[in-house]
Amino acid sequence: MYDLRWIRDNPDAFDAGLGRRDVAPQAAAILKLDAEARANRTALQEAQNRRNELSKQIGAAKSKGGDADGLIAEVGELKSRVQDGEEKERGFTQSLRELLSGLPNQPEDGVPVGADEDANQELRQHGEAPAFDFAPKQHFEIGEALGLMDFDTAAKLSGSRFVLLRGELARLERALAAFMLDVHTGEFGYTETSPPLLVRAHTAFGTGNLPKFEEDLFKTEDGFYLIPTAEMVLTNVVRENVLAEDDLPLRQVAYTPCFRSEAGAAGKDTRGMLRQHQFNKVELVSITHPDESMAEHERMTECAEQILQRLGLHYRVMLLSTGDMGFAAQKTYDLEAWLPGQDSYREISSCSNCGDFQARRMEARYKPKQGKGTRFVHTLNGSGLAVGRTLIAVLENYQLADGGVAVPAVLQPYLGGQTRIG
RNA sequence: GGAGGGGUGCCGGAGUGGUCGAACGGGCCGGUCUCGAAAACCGGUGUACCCUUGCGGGUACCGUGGGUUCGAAUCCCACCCCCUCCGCCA
Repeated sequence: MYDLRWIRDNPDAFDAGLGRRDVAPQAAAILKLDAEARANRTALQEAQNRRNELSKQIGAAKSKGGDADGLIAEVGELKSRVQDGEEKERGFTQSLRELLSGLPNQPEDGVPVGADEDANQELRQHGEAPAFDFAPKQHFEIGEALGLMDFDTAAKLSGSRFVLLRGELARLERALAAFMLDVHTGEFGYTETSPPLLVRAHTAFGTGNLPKFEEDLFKTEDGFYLIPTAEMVLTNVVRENVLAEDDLPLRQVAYTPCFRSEAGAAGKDTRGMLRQHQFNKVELVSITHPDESMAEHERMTECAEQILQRLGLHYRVMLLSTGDMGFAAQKTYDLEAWLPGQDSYREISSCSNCGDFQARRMEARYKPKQGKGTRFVHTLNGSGLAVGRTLIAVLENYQLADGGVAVPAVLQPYLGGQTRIG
């Protein structure tokens, strides 16, 4: 959501930012509507002002037992003008809201311009791809051979794009989540949260998933949406709040299932558990002072990287191009883990700074210690990490020649000291 | 599912047709006092928008949207949400 006044003062910058995201210029249409709305508002307020004055006079005259018929007649004429102006005002407000709420956030300076992921920039790599003296398998080959990853049974229950994990793999997933939560809460200052997974429409609007991306969400018959990520709930925690400046930054982490309809993803990543309707994720969300969000973005990304590093996984950090960024983001880093079975890097975390974009939609503000009024907070979210995909990465990177899988050292305490699976 | 209660400012909570942007209390900010702090006391403390070069003026907002009225936090209608009790239930 945008600040109209900012668009008024910077129409060219506004359109240029949208242009970098391949959105047609909007400033002229918005400002035309805005000018009409303000003209109407001014006229309406004058009429209201006159009405209020006359009403006071009527009250005064009547309390003295005098005659107010003349005044009542005059105010009667104003009435239709006021009602007409109010109706137009509602129309303008709604039109502007619809127009503005459908536009993506402005990309930060330095974000590469491009149509899709091919324009993403690799910033750095960490670690090295493991060497194998055999042909590394893909995660589903490993899991199915162990009898611990069952797509057929999941399909019997729920159809395609679901998986059922058993035994040591189910436990490995739980171990990964517990490890991630322990690091983020114990070392990085995030507060563990166990949130609702079903939310109402206004919550989905706040993060920018509605109104434009409804088809990506699952919706219940009573009008609830299933969260596609804990970002949606953790961010909306501050919806319509006015926080004290000392409350910032507010750092939360949650381990939750995520539900995605994967509309439009037909034929993409159909094998294995890379792209599912339901997956588990540890999500980080920070609510910050506007001046701190860029530094927090680096910090959050580092927190996510720490998990990969301690798991001994090789990865690279990508700066997403304008065409690959989410609707609400102004800058996004993706962490891509190396998957030897796939012989490619795959996204395992995505860390975004949304600036005040979501805060405006949610009306989430803080009260500065100095000065008057309130300011919008900044919001950031990042996976720390996608647990299902981390499981994939562990399987493919730690696979053994005999079909088993070694357990990374940091996870062994979570598995009763076990050093291998299978 | 049945019955009832309620949504007011940063928070709690009054307010049933005009002088209510809204009592009172808490919090917060400033001051007095103090070596310093606490306590006490004094003062201050809404948001958004419009017009204006400025000084300043004005409008809206008491869950949301309509309506009645010269005038609505207050009356009417619809909707949303929350809570309590009973029932059901992990």
